[in-house]
Amino acid sequence: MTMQRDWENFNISQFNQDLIRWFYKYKRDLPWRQTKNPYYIWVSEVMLQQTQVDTVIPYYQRFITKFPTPQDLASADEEAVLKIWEGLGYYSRARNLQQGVREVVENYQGRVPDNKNDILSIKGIGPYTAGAVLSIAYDRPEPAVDGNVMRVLSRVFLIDDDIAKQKTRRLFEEIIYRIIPESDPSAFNQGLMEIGALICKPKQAKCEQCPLAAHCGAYEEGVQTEYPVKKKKTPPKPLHFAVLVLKNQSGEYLIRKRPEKGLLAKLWEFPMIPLESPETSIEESVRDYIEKNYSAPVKINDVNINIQHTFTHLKWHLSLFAGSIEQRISAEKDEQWASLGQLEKFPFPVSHQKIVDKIKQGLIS
DNA sequence: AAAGCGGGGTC
DNA sequence: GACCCAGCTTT
Repeated sequence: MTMQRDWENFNISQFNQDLIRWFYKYKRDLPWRQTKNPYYIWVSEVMLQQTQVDTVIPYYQRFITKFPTPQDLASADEEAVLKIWEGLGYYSRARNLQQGVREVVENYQGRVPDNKNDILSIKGIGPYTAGAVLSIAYDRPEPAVDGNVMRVLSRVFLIDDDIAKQKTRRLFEEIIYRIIPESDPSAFNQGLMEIGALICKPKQAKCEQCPLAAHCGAYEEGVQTEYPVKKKKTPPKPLHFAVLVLKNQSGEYLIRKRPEKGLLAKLWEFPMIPLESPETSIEESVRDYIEKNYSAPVKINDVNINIQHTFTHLKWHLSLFAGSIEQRISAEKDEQWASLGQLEKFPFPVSHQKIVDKIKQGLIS
């Protein structure tokens, strides 16, 4: 079943007043709340996808300082954009944001569209981000349904559909279209999200402080902890690699650029050698790999450093090997020799940033 | 409709 | 550990 409440005993105008007054009284002072510039709102919303506010703040500041206008971002090198994004995760967001901004510069004279059709057609802008930009930057009464909003409204309306499904997001959008006020849709949407972040939390909802308690079906029945309903995800699949920290006689390290699609696309890494399983002879695999790829004498030693890194769907187990090469072999395409100082110019995923740190600490070689 | 896609915070 | 986070794109 979907909604277990009817509209007859739901007071829309009172709900909106309670929500919006609370928002103006208790909202956090966040950098992207000091502007209505649609481009800045857009940047902040993309960074905030699946990412918490405190994590985003310094990235946002650096980003708009480096790319203050859509034109600045459109004309930037992709690698410079990825470097700013380094460590934030979901790197396709950065590549799609730049592509989207290029569309805006090309097709809309650098002005972010203020209508749903056009803005939804832009790369990287989906239903949530479209609604957020339209409501916050342009005061349009459009829903912006994120995880916070689904949690809050699933409790208010006792909705037990699986929020992991696309269809459920559309159900919440339908509800919001019936409630959202013409007068201040920005405060309405942000208020729902702010309550989700500060009050209506996943584990410990602070219902006694909630301005919506008087409107909330879950609070009335004391079943807050049972909402929202969400299907469990499958655990991450383990993958094992040997990682080669290969240094030449000039003291440079071999790094390579990852493929342009898939996991950590276009980021840089130390060469990774896939292992069939943790039981396979790692040293042998490393030797085979080096013989095949470098055709030059290489000394290898196991430095007994292991790094684990968990993604949403994968768990990497990395075993580090240090190598020194007698003569300078030429770097292949998408490979590069870089000194320790130069490594800082390249965007690395966090798992390989950890390796750079180990090198700096003198723990490898 | 389901899977792929990061990294960090919280309990 | 498990769960969550101002989700979107691809398959």
